Amino acid sequence: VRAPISREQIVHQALALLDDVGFDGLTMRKLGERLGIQAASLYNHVHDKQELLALLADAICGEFRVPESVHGWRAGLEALGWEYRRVLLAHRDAARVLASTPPVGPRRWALMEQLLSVLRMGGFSDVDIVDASWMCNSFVVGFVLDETQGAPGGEQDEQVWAQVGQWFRSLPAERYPVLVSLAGQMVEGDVKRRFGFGLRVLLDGLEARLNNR
Amino acid sequence: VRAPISREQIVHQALALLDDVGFDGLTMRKLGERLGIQAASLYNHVHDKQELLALLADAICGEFRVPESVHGWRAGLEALGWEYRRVLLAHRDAARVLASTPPVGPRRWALMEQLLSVLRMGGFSDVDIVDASWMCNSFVVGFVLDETQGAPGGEQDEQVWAQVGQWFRSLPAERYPVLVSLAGQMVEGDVKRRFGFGLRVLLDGLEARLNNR
DNA sequence: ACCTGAACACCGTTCAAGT
DNA sequence: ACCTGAACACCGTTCAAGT
Repeated sequence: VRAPISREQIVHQALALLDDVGFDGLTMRKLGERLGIQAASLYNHVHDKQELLALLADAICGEFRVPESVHGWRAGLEALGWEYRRVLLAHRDAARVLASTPPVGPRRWALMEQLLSVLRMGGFSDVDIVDASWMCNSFVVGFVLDETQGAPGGEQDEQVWAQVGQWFRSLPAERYPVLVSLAGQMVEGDVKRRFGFGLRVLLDGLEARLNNR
Repeated sequence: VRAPISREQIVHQALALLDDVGFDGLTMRKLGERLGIQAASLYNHVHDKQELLALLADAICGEFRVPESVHGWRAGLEALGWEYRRVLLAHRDAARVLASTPPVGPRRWALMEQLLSVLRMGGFSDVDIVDASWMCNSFVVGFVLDETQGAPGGEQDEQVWAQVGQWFRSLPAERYPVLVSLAGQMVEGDVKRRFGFGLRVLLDGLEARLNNR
């Protein structure tokens, strides 16, 4: 008779399993094995696989370290964006976990609170704060999702993207003139620069909104 | 001996099946049944489920109707953003299909070409065109993904989101002051306004980039 | 209260066999 | 060339039974 398993152990091992095998490999049966338990026993601690994923998402958000001593909303939001991305890259397929779960859990709420309070610091209206926070979230999660799924250097087989590059270059130039001419740039994979570009555009756009009121 | 099934029939029925049962319900076996065929027979026409999903993504992109007679890059990009969203909402879980497949297929390339050429019209540098197109894509797909997964009015059980709203309101105000104060706004679900907000911020940000060069 | 064993209703994919 | 039948190696989840 072993000591009963705790919820924290489950989440901890689930995170380790995620890092090992990725989102599609994360299985109740494998998780049970990892804990020295039958898969069925997991249902004594967790209602669903969905609930497990939500707990996982919360745990991932727990690694968020709030950047301190910020000067103004813009620097604060910028730091927050980079830190958000760092967290989503810290665990394999973390963006997929976040994207597939509703926003529940104390540590995830803390992240939302951070984002909302930085925006309030900027003096946005309540509606704008909500809309802007939604946009920031969609942008970061969506970007990292793309980055880790369908982009060069991502999880997808290196080969896959290499072939996409081949395709781009060999496409009929009369049908896809711009795409063909930019094929090289499209395939090149400096994701960090790309994220920086997007973040800057986002910040500039929010600033414009602030000035045009 | 029936007439052999064509690739187009497969994709067409797969799209219908997707609309009926959603991404998680889309199954090789159910698709076979729908075509009056064994699931195993599908592998005579398609290498993988992955390939099927890529074909599906291309078919979805085929419904994209290029907005014509645009005045300038800004109006063009705005129209394109709305049309992109319309296409992603036209079929159940379309955003998930796009997010889970690499960018292959003639109709999907045509969409990319559209986006790139509108940006070129604005006079952006080659690197900026690529970065901006990536951002636009991440934004629209990411937003619709959120919209259809974890947002009020989405696919997720109405109940789930209602409970999230309850949670937001009943959270300890000393730990999540801004979140609690904005709970009402967060739950309210005018996604169209939200998308419009994001699109405008995006456009303003790109315009700022154009002016600061 | 927590775990096991066994079962149910599914998956994607392969492969020999048919026509 | 295209389809079937049967199989393999998996899934999430339920439930009676044990302790």
